Amino acid sequence: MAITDNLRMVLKVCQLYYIENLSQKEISSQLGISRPQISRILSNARNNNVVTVQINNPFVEESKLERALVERYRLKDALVLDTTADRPGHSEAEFGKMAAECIDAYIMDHNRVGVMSGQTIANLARSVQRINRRGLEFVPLVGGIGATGAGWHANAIAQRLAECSGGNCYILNAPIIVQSRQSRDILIREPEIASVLQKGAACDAVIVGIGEINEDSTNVKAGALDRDSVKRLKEAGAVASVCTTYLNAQGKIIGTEQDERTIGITLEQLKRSRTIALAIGKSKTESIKAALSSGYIDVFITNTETAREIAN
Amino acid sequence: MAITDNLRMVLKVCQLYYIENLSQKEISSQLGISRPQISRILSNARNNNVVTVQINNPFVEESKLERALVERYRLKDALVLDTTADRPGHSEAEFGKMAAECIDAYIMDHNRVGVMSGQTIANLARSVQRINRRGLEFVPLVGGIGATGAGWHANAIAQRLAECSGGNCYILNAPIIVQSRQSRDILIREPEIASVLQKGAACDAVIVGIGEINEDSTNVKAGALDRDSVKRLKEAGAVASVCTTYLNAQGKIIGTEQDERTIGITLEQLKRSRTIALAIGKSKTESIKAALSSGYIDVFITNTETAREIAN
DNA sequence: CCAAACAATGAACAAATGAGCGGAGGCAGA
DNA sequence: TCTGCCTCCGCTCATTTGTTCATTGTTTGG
Repeated sequence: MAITDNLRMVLKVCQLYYIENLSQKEISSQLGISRPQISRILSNARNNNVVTVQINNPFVEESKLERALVERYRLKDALVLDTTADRPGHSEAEFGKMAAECIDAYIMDHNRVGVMSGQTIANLARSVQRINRRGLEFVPLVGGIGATGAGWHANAIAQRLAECSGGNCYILNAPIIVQSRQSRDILIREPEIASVLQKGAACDAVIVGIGEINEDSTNVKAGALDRDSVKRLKEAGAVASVCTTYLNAQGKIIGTEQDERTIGITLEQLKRSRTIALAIGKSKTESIKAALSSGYIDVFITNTETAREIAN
Repeated sequence: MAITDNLRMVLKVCQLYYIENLSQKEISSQLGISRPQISRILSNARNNNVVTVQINNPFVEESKLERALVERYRLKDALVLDTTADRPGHSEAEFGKMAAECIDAYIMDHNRVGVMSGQTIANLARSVQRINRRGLEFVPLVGGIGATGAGWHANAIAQRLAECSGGNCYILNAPIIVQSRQSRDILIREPEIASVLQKGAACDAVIVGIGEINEDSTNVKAGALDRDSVKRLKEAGAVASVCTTYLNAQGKIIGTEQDERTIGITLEQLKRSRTIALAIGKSKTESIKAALSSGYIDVFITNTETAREIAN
């Protein structure tokens, strides 16, 4: 019988190591067992669950959901926030607030960060107090949507975030969709626009929302998308939009007629960047599933309610 | 606020480190935090009891008693065996058996091991199957006691242990107590005796019992000590004997008239050796307390019952 | 009874971890 | 607004820990 299996000895070593915080060398000389043996004993103890590490986690459910999401959709990381606890009904605002407090964990110093437009991200931007990173550079990934909705324009978000981090930002002076391919081609050759688009395609991290394809969606309400277009997209199988790209239920990219009239970064262009997506809402369930399945999302931030819907 | 204090982050790092067994480097690159920060986060988590290590210990009581004994009597180590579980009533034999299985944990390869006589140690020796150490050398620490009691003579024990370990042993061909100082002086000059005594005084480890000073003790029964001597020892305040030395209730060594007629190693001579004492029994409670208080005992092996008596 | 496979162990090495140092910002008070 | 202090972070080095390999002992099958 190897010494490694002597339970009394194993327990004694564990006690000394984990509770009394002696080093393996100290235990070794105290008990007169060679140092590698101590290492083996401890290793065995862990494997046989003689010692178990308990993580005192007040966010049990969130953590479970996060793990489930990472597993299910092969994400790099997920963050699930409990928005129901404090104020039921205000989940969008609350989510923005909580996300704002966590977002800097996903951004490094001197990163170039692309930002998408959208209410979810605007909520975040609105609540951000301070981003503890240096030398950040924010780049809008798409042009403006219609004449209204300025509050959730990518430019505005980039500006706000730059302000809160002490970094700087770029402005994309262009609409997201124009009338013709020709218009787009002209615009994207404008140096001022081209340079921003180029930077947008070369970000370290990007923050995007996930859009639903629905007559009631904010895109439609803001006039960026008309009901006919929605109908056509639906017929083509689109269930989600990320940046300027539409996805079907399997998460595959769907080419559309609009693509040629769109000014902004495509999902495929985000491959090199750490793509952080935020989305909540029961109506977005299918859209989120599709977007996460696409493989383009690295980090997904949502709330418990939504996470429960999509985790299974 | 330092990242180190962001609970969500701390929890995520703990999860990855302790549960999913990623290295700090891996976590660092996955979460985009520098490696030393991960180290700090984990360190904080331990300090703040965000993670706790649980030792799944089926010997809860024994371990507690061991710690209590080590603490109370400043021992290097203690081993408490539960002899009551299997066969009530046979605790001496059972204790010998269990101690026999553990004794090699306290002996190193190539050690010279001194052994005392006594029933407790003889019980151990009787039950030993195999000592997994190489190159051991056993030395009896005292001479023989009377003409009977050969079974628990130190020589016999040394022989038995040598046999079970594949090592060798010495024999001390002398009685433990002789009639006069002159006899002793002659005997201990005998080269054959002197050399063994010399080896006994230079052991790596010694295994000793703890004797009680009592008319009913085995020493008296065996005729090694007459009732008058016991009476005189008691009057002198002796409550325990270890090797050839008597101790008072405070654990202080008491010089006696017998000392000059005794052939064997004294307690003081054991200072350089790792002294392992074994003792059980309600009648020995006070003797054990005194012996442990003496400061000469490094490791004490006993049973739960006795440990409970002396731990407080 | 011997040989060969197997198991256990310690030495040496490689990887992982923790600690101290110095620089870069942020904040408070002048 | 400026200055000085103070905190936080990454770099580097020392320590600790895990692993591989060779040696030794042990057991099983011929």
